[in-house]
Amino acid sequence: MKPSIPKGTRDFSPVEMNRRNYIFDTIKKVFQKYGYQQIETPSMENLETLTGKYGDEGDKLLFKILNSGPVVDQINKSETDIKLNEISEKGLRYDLTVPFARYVVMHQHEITFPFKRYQIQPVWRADRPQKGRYREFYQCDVDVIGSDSLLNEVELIQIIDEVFTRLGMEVTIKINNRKLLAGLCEVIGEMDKFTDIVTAIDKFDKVGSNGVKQELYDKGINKQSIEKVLEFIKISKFDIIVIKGLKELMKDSEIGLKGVEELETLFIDYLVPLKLFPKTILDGTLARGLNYYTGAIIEVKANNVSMGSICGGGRYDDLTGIFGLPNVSGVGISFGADRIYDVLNELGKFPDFKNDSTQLLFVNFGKEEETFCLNLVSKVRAEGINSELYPDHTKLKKQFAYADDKKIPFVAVIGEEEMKTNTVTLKDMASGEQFKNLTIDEVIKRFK
RNA sequence: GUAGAUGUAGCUCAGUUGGUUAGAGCAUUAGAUUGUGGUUCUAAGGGUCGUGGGUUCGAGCCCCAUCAUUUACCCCA
Repeated sequence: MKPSIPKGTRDFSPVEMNRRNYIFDTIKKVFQKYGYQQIETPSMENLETLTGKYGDEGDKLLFKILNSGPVVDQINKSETDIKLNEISEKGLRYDLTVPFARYVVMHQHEITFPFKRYQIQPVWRADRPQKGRYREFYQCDVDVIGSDSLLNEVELIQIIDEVFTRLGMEVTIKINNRKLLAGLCEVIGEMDKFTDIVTAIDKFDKVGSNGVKQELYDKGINKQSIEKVLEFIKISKFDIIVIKGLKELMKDSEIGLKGVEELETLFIDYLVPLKLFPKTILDGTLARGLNYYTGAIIEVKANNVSMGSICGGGRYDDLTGIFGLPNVSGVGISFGADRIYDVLNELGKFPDFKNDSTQLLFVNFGKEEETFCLNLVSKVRAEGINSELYPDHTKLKKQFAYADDKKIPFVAVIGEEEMKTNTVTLKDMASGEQFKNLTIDEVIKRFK
């Protein structure tokens, strides 16, 4: 048979793993610097934990896991209606936030709040793969749960800024607030069409104001309301001075005013003094699909590349409430490691990784030399030098080619002559230089 | 779920209005060099042209179906 892997999944070869680890390590270091602690949760969750948290589209994209047992065995023969929960009661996690909320509720008695955690694990979505979209991909989540303070939002933005600075990427950070969007819907008296309106507004960057107009019209929004929505879009993009205008627009909506107030505090009190303002912009058209966001929403896009968002998140006031722990607010963001990889790759921004695998290869001449070398390899390894002995006694040409291919910088040649004198001939692969009559200790010294 | 594009060697791709035995580069293996890689030279292996059907004297090329991959929409990291 021809081997293959499922659609939207990938193998990662050594070169790719070097690069991926560079991204993970960078992100991890920053997370730890701000005091976040790592957790992991299982790949699969109970289906009831996952369903209903991501909107209708999200539910469709859940990977479900078939039960094992007699019911499933019978499916082939049976023609009766089978209920989903009889054949599947587990699913692969769709993101890391919902499992985290579940974790917090289950472990509430051992957690000290506010709890700052990070989590780097794969998630799965039964989506159609395309550019920057995979069915299995890694998210790097940081969340603070159990604190309402806007300082948490600020900290997340600082983390975003630091991560992408370290990775050498130019990005645009956009902020909005769900309360503002809720306020808008309240003001125009279309609260029940919240999702429709918000998804229409979200498309502004793509389709422009005429496109938004059309979509709102198609959804049955009246003309007057549409004008108000467009006015909102106009004043809520790009500039901080519009706060006044937003207040005026939201004056009849308590939740809307709360949203404006939060954004005002965030920008005026924190982001501007921290010089994070022009980097971070207010964008009233930012919506984000996930259902559970209630306050700030954040999205990061890479500049100069066509790629969806590479980082996103927001505040969720009642995600733990679903699992029985109300009144615990959390805020968090998620870095999309695979998309960051694609962007860095496209821009050629990966640094050269110096080879930290094998430093020294012992050539294998034959039975006697093998045994002789085995001791030397152990000795070298005991000194913390990564080294290996070529496993077969093939032609030297092949062994040197192996070293070359694997970018091993030094080769130790120990044949009859060297065994007699108990010395090593060391070849520097980069220069081609050879050093004869070295003792093994002298060889070790060269690596220190 | 909707729409388009593409399937030829391990990889990237040529292949003329349909015409004999389907090519190149890279990669692989072997040799030039029996204790020496990266450069160079020589040679070799590797293909039911995605699959099935049709048109034709003749199909990698045209038609239909099907599968796979991929891009866009929707939604998202």
